[in-house]
Amino acid sequence: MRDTNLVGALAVAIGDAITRAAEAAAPEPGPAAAALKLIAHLPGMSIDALRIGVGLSHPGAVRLVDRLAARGLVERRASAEDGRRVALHLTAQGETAAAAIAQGRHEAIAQALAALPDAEREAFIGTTEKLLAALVAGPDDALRVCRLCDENVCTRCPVDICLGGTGD
Amino acid sequence: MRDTNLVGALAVAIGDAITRAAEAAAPEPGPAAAALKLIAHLPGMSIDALRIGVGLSHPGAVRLVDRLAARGLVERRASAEDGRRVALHLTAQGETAAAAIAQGRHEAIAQALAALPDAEREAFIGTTEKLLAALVAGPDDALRVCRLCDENVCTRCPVDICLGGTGD
DNA sequence: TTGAAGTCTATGCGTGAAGCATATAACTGG
DNA sequence: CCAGTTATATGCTTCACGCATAGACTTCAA
Repeated sequence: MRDTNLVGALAVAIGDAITRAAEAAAPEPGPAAAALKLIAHLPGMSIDALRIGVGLSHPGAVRLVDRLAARGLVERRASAEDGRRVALHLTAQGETAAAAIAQGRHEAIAQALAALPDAEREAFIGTTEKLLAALVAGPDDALRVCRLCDENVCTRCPVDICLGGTGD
Repeated sequence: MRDTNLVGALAVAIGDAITRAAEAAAPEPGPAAAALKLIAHLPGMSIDALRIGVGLSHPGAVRLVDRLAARGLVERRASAEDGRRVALHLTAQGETAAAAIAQGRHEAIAQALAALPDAEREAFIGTTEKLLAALVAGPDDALRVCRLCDENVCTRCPVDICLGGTGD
């Protein structure tokens, strides 16, 4: 019981720090930061996939994209394969915003980990990797978990590997 | 960079699991679950302290207490020391709800940790404790981080110790 | 004791994001 | 070519939130 309490508290603490940093760099509070990072990660994704990743209803996702598009951060393009689908892409300005969000997130976490000596840090990361792989049960989980990841540095990504990908 | 990515993803994954479990047992989505657990943890606390813990504006906290009181989960009592202050307490029904939230949270985290062999788990918890202590800078942080903790099992709490308490 | 400044709580008001129900368009299989 | 299904969009309502402000109480100084 005490163990779960501690892990929960740490997850809350780091999660809050990430949320604070991400929202500070995002155009609005709430799921906007996650949406920008998801589209950066998966250019051309559909509104339905976005909906799953950010945890909104479908209309909610549509309106979120409306707002981001109105700010010039996101573009709706026609999908090549499916005429119903919308292909979401970031504008140059959107890329900048997504990069700022990733940077803020990285700094928040790095600061949290700074207290750790190298050996302990290495062990901690190893366990983290293991836990992460065990927590992801399907593609929907992967979209959610990766919603704030930095796609450029996500090599050997346990989530991706868990889903049968290469991890790159 | 990859390290921070992994830790961030795990924090998001566990944080989501906690949020899902807590909101499922709470009367409404959002900060209600945290409010119930905070009041369970610190009976007699003020609305202002609650405001800090759940991250709302002051009016937002007043309205949240209004709703919880209307559902018969929370009581406003007069404070003995300060006539301005409101002393927040849970009703019996509120205690039940808070216990259900704690239970859901515990199960979610326990499930995440189940994948770990004993030795690795022990090392992971040790590091967790260290990180947690380093992340808490003041009483406000403590209120926020502990907002979903289970007060009954929070022995040798690194947050409390960090603030000069006994940890019990 | 009295008055001023500070703190805690409450409320009027407007804003805006969220979801439900539904409409439209496009794909799929018979 | 026509159901049935999937993807996206919109009208509508609801409701939580924050800002500005008001009221209640405490504290401290003169």
